[in-house]
Amino acid sequence: MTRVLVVDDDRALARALSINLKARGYDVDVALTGAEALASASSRPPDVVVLDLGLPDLDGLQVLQGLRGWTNVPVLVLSAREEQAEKVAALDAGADDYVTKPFGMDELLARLRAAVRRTAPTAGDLPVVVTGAFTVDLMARRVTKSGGEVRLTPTEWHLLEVLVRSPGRMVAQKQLLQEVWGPAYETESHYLRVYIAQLRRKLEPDPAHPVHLLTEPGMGYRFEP
Amino acid sequence: MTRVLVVDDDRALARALSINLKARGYDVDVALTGAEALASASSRPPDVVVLDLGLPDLDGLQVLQGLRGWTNVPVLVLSAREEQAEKVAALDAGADDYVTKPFGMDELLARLRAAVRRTAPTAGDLPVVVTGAFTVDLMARRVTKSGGEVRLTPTEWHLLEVLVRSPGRMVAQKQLLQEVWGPAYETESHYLRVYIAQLRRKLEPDPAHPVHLLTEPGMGYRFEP
DNA sequence: TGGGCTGTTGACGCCTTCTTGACGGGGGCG
DNA sequence: CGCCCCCGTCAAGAAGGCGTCAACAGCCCA
Repeated sequence: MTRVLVVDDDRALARALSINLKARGYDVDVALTGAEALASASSRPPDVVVLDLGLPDLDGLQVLQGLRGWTNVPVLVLSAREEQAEKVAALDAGADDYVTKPFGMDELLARLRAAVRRTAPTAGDLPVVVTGAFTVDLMARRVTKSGGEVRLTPTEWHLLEVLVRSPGRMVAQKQLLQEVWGPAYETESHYLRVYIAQLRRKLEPDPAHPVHLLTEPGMGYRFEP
Repeated sequence: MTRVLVVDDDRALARALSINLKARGYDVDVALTGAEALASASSRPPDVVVLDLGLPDLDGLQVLQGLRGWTNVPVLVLSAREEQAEKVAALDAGADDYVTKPFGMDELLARLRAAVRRTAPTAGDLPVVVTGAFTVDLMARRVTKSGGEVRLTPTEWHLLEVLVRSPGRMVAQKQLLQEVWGPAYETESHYLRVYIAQLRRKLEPDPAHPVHLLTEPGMGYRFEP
């Protein structure tokens, strides 16, 4: 779930934002002061920050600088001031967007989505999975076994990818067939047997007694790291 | 140098933007229509796009979608319309920012800097890549092999550039075709075979047994430093 | 107008991969 | 004990990808 840190000393506005965000499935932290914001951000790192520039203790720009010292989390600045110089200062201090109050909630949410979306690709899952016998690099699409590179065909790779993406969990035959061969092949469990065997031959230390690509008889297969 | 693509049918505004940007050291391309914009973006990929939504031929949103089909370049949308629904639509279609006209030049430039700054970490690559057989200087657009310079055609260079920007990673055929030839050529894998062969002939020590430009059968190609 | 360079397209042989079928083993169940 | 279902293995034909060569069109420049 995406976590938003709302920093605003106006309790009513903070509350309104919080309710709206939670209703849309965001996880929301609220900070009423700059110091609180910095503490919250370091203890529970947010995915995006909504920062009101008018705070009682610290200047909003100082909060921004405090954040930018150690994180690139997107920051959406709120302010009642419309002067260009203000906006330029905030943006050049590292803000990702600048919205003047009063603002429309829909627009704010859209700008928030845009800010989150931009960082989405970097926030991907673990790119490389390691087992006792081989390693799978999902980003580079590469499999190595005891140093050497292992050549996989597209179908073999696709199947391995689906299994590796759910480590330790059983994946049903139907699901594997759907994801690799398409919905029309739901019942072709023979394909699975052939390709699981090929993967074991290429990856398992002893293909006859697999330890990483396990069969769950009658149900599916499981990848064990 | 940062390249900006300005898309606006208002010649006066386009000109004003262009002058301001050039004065600040940007490299500026101007497109007066949506079709022109898409063509320019694919032949000379910009680092950021300033897109006016009111265009004579295509809807601005269509241009945005056309870009988003194959690139994540930041897009800053200009519009005379203030309605929230407009803004939400543009932002959710992939725009990175939305500025309503009339706007202050300083603010626009600050938002542009913010947009470029965000992508800096991802675009920040090594300017020159060295392999056992040849070196690629991405900034200077030069390739040298055992001291001598190698002449590459624009398409050859573009293809090599995409591969070299992801060293060690497999790049899918679809992605290569989209980035080099455009979104409409997703399936023309024959182009890849022809041009990869030409690159190998010009760069590999033994073109019949490539060691740097490798085929991942059925999936894509990989550059190995 | 002509020549060279570049991009596009077609034909063909080679090779890998996919698909499909046949066969044997093991375990649960009647 | 025998039957049947499910799994694993092997093999062979079909399909399609890959690399290569070559021809053609468009373009720029002389």
